[in-house]
Amino acid sequence: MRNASLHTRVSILKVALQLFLKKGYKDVSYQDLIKETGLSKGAIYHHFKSKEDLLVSTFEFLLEAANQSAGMEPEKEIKDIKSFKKIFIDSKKGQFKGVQKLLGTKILKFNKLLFFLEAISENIKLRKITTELLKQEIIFLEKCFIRLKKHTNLLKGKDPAVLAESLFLMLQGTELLLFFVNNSGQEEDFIKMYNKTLDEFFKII
Amino acid sequence: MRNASLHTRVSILKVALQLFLKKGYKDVSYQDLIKETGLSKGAIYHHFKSKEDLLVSTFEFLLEAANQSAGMEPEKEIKDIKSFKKIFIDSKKGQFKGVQKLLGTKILKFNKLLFFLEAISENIKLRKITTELLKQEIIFLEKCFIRLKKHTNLLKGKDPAVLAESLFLMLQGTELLLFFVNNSGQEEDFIKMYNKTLDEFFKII
Amino acid sequence: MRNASLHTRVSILKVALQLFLKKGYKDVSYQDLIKETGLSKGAIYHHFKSKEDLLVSTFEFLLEAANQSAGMEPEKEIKDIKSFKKIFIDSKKGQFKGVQKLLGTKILKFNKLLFFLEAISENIKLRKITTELLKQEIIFLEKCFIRLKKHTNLLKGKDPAVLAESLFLMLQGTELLLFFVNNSGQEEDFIKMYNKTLDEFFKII
Amino acid sequence: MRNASLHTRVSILKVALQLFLKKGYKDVSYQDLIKETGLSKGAIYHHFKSKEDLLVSTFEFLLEAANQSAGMEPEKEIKDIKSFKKIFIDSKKGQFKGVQKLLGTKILKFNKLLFFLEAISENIKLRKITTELLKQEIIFLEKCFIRLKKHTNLLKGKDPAVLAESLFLMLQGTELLLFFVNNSGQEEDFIKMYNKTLDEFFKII
DNA sequence: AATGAATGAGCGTTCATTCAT
DNA sequence: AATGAATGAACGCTCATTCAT
Repeated sequence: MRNASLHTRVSILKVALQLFLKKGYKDVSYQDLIKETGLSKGAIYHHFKSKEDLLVSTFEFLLEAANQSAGMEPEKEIKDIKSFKKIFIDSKKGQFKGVQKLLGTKILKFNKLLFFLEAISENIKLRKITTELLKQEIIFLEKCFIRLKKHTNLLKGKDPAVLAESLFLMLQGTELLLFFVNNSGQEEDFIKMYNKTLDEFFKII
Repeated sequence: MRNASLHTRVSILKVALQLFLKKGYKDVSYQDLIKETGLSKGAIYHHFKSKEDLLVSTFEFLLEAANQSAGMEPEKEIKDIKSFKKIFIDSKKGQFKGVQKLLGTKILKFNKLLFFLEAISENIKLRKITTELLKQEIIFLEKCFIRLKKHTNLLKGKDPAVLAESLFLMLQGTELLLFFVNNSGQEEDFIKMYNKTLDEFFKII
Repeated sequence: MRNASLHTRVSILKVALQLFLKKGYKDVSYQDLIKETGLSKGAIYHHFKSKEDLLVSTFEFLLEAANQSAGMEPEKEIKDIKSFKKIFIDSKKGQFKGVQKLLGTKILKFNKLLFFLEAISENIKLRKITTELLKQEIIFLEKCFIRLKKHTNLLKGKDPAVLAESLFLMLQGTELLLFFVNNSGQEEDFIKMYNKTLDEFFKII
Repeated sequence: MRNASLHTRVSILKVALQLFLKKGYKDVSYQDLIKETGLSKGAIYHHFKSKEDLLVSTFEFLLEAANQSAGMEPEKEIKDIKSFKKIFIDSKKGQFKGVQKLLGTKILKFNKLLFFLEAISENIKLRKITTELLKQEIIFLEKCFIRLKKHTNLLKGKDPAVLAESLFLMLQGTELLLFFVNNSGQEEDFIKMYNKTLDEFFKII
């Protein structure tokens, strides 16, 4: 039956995503996948012709959830820094929630996100998608700055595009440190760090 | 002979550093080490009691080269942004040169630096060292900003500590993107990106 | 097919039993198992998750054959020493035959039985089973003495339990010497020694 | 210097004996020997040309201590079972003390005595010595029985040689069970078991 | 007499993948 | 659609031994 097959496929994807984010692509074995899915090796190979195929599919599956907000317009007007922060944090929370929803009740840590990304970075197709996504994030930030600029002269003489890229880089740096220095994969830690970074950003500009 | 032993040890460390940076810790096997060193498995184990021990030693070996500038004062006065940039880029170039010197003639790519770091992040001792090093980098930047502030009113009303941390985060983000998006490990690419990031930073503040 | 799988499993067990008895657990390598079974390393690991698991399974497999007589009653009346000896030797022969049957055509030596036992002695579960088995052997002997006592006044005033334990110890000592002094693993040598020990036992009581 | 060399040799032998008895020959590595002796690999190879050579030498070294009582006459008259037991237990204690003295202050467990013996059993020379030693033990027991027979009619009609061999076998069996079932290597446990076995023996004859 | 550098075979185990059913 | 038996290469690591010093 079509539905049964799809259901199996999705359940494999959920488990794979869960595991890739927790342990990193390389450290997830078919043994792990079998244990978590309750399926057989053959069943997984039936749905995904290799581990790499599973990776690609999992990534695309992840994007379905996290991505939706990426191309979006900031929903509301941005009158001041406070609302700027709120918009940004909410969009991030939305991404987290999207992924959590995708995975159902399973609690998710993002400990090894980078090592999920590492695997991605060696796959041309996935790299292009990722690059595009990052650009979308910058564009989103740029739009936010454009809106903010209308209501404040804080940003006077500053290029929203440059502001956006700078903030984006700071946020990337923040995430990197969170992984390597704090070794955390908790959503709340991410949010806290985003807040701190935004505060610093608005202090220096 | 003592010297011969040390020589072997160092040659293993050089090869290990080279390989860890190129392929990442996990993906370097003893097979690789044997091929590159020309030594036997037993010989490597004679010098380093485990792969983890080799990692720690390699990291410490790397620090001997890259680190020296870390605790340093910026050497000259910093009168303007141009000299700020020069000081920073020179310090980075110095770090690169230190590592290249350490490795002798071997060409070095930093393709998998992050996955060297990943292994590091799972070793408490190494994480502490790394964290300390990153702090030193921020302090170095802060000192630069303090000096720059004396000669320009560009930074008026801005906290050098916050400026330092913000720039640091941007630089980290830059490096992250370089690895994942550009997939580059070339020194020249790093320098180019550092320059670009510094330019953007001074545009927005 | 289920049967094929079971067949493979059993053929591994037979080879393992053969090798453990011949060389001792520690000295049997996967190399040996591969050579004798004609299977791949992976196949063996597919059926037994570790060498220790293989040991435990092999032991249980051995018991299926050798054990059956252990809990048994002596079948016939024991009127005199001659029939006592016959009963005992027959039960021992039965154990040997059981194992030989289990292993099919393969010739079996028990050269390193003790070093099979050694491995067993370090596994709590197996030790408990072994201890229980040894108790059963003593109980079997005790029952024989009780029957014998009815027909002869040779044992007058002697506790069948103590007689049983004493004979049991002598037989254990006999086996030990057979292994270490004679270095034999032949069934016929065992039988010969059992006979001799029984003779001596009935001389001294 | 002669003495210094001998001293080193003996200190290696002590450590080797200690380790062989504790872990069994096969499980003692040069790494262990180096750690315990504080000497280098080369030094040990200088004194003993192989691990087998070390085994042989260690065995001979052991005999110097434990053996002395072996060929001896029972010192006193044996008037009754009580004095028989005392003579035997004392001779065993003497053997233990001899070994303990040999090893100096080091506490000694005999956990793997059998696996020391196993290694021995594969060496023809050592097997001959061991066989001879065991015979000596039987002869010692026989002498004891001969003396006892003079003072009691308990043994009337019984051959001291057969009595000796039977008791010897029971004692061997006792030791075997101590190792495999009780997994003990404590002197006190040996003594306790010897006592129990002797009691049983005199009950049945 | 003693050091420790180096060898290379071997160990138990895990891995992604294939395939007959 | 799904199972799990089987493969064989690779993994990190330990071993007894040799040898130049």
